[in-house]
Amino acid sequence: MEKRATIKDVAEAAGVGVATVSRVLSGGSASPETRERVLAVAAQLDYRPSALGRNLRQRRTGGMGLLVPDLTDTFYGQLAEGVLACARSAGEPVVLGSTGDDPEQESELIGMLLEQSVDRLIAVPTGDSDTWAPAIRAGMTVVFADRLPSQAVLEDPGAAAVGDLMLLDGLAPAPRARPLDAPSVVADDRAGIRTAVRYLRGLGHKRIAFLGGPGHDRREAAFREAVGAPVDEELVVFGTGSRDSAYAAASGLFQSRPDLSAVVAGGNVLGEAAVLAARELDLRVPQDVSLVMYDDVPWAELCSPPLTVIAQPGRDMGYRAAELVLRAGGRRPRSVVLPTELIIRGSCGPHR
Amino acid sequence: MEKRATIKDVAEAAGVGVATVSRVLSGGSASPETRERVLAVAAQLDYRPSALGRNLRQRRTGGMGLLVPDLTDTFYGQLAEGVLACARSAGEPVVLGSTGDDPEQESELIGMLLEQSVDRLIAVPTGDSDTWAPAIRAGMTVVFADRLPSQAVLEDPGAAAVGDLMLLDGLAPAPRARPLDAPSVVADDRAGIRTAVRYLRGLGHKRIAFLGGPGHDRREAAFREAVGAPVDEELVVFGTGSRDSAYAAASGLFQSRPDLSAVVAGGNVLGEAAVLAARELDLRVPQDVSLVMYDDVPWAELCSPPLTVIAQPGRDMGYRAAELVLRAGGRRPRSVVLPTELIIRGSCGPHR
DNA sequence: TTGAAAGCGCTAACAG
DNA sequence: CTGTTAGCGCTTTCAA
Repeated sequence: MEKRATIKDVAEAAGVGVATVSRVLSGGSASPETRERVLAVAAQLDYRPSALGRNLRQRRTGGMGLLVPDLTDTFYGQLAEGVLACARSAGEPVVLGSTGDDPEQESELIGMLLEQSVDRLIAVPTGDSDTWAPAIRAGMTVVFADRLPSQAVLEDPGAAAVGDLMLLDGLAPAPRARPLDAPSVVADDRAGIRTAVRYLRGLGHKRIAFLGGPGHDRREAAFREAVGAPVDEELVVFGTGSRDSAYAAASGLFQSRPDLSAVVAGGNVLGEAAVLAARELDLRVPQDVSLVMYDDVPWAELCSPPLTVIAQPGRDMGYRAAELVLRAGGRRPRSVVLPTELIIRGSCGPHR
Repeated sequence: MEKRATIKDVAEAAGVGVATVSRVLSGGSASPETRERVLAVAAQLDYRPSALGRNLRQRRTGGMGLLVPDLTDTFYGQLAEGVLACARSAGEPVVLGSTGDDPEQESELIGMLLEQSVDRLIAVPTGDSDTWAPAIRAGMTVVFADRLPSQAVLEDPGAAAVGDLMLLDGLAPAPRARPLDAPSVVADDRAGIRTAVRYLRGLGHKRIAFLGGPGHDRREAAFREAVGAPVDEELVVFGTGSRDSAYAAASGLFQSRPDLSAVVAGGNVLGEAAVLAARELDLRVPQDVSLVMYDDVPWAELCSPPLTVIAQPGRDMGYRAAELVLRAGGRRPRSVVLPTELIIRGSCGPHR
C-alpha cells in the first residue's frame, strides 16, 4: 500500500515547478529538454495523475454514466458492450447502474451520479419526464438509448402513434410542459414492427397479438398503426419486466385467446416467455402459432425452430450513444435512428 | 446548468461554519437545534455533498471497479447484476470495464481504475499474476470472481485439495515469485465437473470431450481428474473466447473425433457453439451426442432438447464478491466457494 | 458544541 | 518557456 507519487513529487525530482509538469503531461508547451526530463522522471516514479484532483479542479468527472434496466437481458448486454467500447477508446471510465425498470431506483441512481459529478449519462429510461427533468436541469448531458421517457412521447397527440420525437418539434407550436430535449439513439421501431406485421399478414395471419414489456410503448404504437384501425385490445398485453411476469403475460394471452395465430414479442425476454408458455400449453411453433421477436440474440438461433426476429443493432446503439454524449461539446447533437432488419428463420408459418 | 450548492453555501445560509455542516451531515455531534437548522437549509438548497471533494480529501474513491470479460455472456450479466445489487444497497458507485478476455485491455483498465483512485475491485481475471501484481501492490483491494489469475493458483499448497494446478505447487517448495493473495469467490468447479462426468459415465459414455474457453483451466483440470488417468488429448479443446472461435473449436472437435459420444462445455458460450456445430453436422442431441454445459442461463431451457447444465449461482457470486470487497476493512477476508448443481434436462442420453 | 484553518492533487491564471 | 499562487469542495485536527 505505497502512496502514489503526486505531481509535486515529480516536480521536485525533475527540478521544475508543478505547473510545468502539468503542462508537459497535458501536451502544453515546454522546451524539449524540460519535457524530456519531466517525462523521464514521471515514468521513473511511475507517476499517474490523479483523476480526483483534476476532476475537483475542473468541477466535473471525465467519465459517463450508463443506466440500463437489466444486464441479464442480452440486448442490454450488447448495448453496454457498445458503450464500453467507445468509452475505452476515449479512455473514459463508465459508471454503471441497473434500474430493474423501476423509476424509483432510476431516480436514486441519477442522484448517485449527480453526487459523483458524473455529468454525462447514457440511459435506457424507465421513468417519465418528471424523473428526468432534475438530471437535465442539473446540467447533465443525457442521451437516451433504445427508448424515450414516456411523457416525452405523449406530449403531442398527433405524433404519439409515430413515436418519433423529431416530427413532433415541427408540429407542436406550443408544448404545454416543455419536455426534455435530449438526443437519443433508438431503433426504427416503427419500420421494424411494420415489416414484421406485414410479413405475418402475408402469411395469412389475421389475429396477431403484441406482447410487450416496460418501455415498449413506441413498439406498441407502431403495432397498432401497422395492424390498422380496430385493434383487438385483448391481443395487446404487457408484462412488467421480470421474466415471471413476462411468462404470465404470455401464458395468459395464449389461454384467453386460443384463436390468435401469431404474436410479436416486443423484446427478447418476452420472446423467451412466449416460447416457454407456448410449449407449456402444447402449442407448436409455427404450426399452431407463429412468433416474431424483437432483438436478435445469439440464442434465437438455438431454439427450434430458430426464431424469426426483428434485429436491432444493440452494440452500435451503445457505441453511437456514447459518441453522442462525448461529442456533446457544442450544440445539441441530433438524434439517431438505427435501422432494424427482419431476419426470417423458422418460427413463422402460414396461417393454418 | 445551474451550479450546485456547496457546503459553504449551506454554512452561510445556516449561519454556521462549514465544519458544522460537515459534521451534521455525517452524523457527528451537534446541538439539536443546530442540526435541525442545517438540515433544513440543506434540504431547502437541495444540497448534495460532492463526492469529488470528499474523495480527494480522503484520497480514495468510495466505489468499486468491476471487470468482466464480456457482458454479452449471460453469465457475466448475472454476475454484474449481483455486484450492482450489493453496491446499490451500500450506496456505492460501480465503475465497469469489459476486458474481452484480453490481458492487455485488462491491464489498461486496471490503470484507468488506478487513475480514478478506485481502490476496490472485483474482477473475473484474464491475465496472470504479472498483470495483477501492480494493482495489488498499488494497494487495491481486489476480489476475484468466477476464476483466478492463472499463476496465482500456484500459491497455496494446502489448498491443493481443489485439485488442479495446485498439485504442481506441492512439488515446488520454493515459490519464486510470491504470488497474489487476494480473496475470491468461485464456484466449486471440481465438484460440478465431477458430477457431470459421473452422470455421463453412468449413462454409458466412454469418450467424453471437454470444450473450454479462456479461464477454464480449473474446469479443465477438474475434467482431467474426473475422467481419470490417460486423458485423450484430442478430446480436450479450447476456444479463445469469441463466439466464432468457440464454434470453430466445437466444430473441429466433432469432425476430428466422430467417435466421441458426449461433451462437457466449460461455459454457456461454448455450449451454444456446441449446439450450433452439432446441428450443422447433423448430429442429433442427445441421440448422437450428449451435452452438458456450464452455466444455467435462461435460454438453456429453450433449446430442444432443453440443455442439461451445471448451474452456478452467478448473481450470488457477484453479490458475495461485492460484500467481500466492501468488508475488506480489517483482516483479509477468506475466500468463498459456491456450490454448483447438475440440472438434468434433456440433452443427455444413454450411450448408443 | 463549534469555527478557523490546513490541505488532498490538480489546473489555470498571472507574472517573470 | 516557466514558476508561483489560488483555489475546486470537502474532512479533520485544533482551539476556543
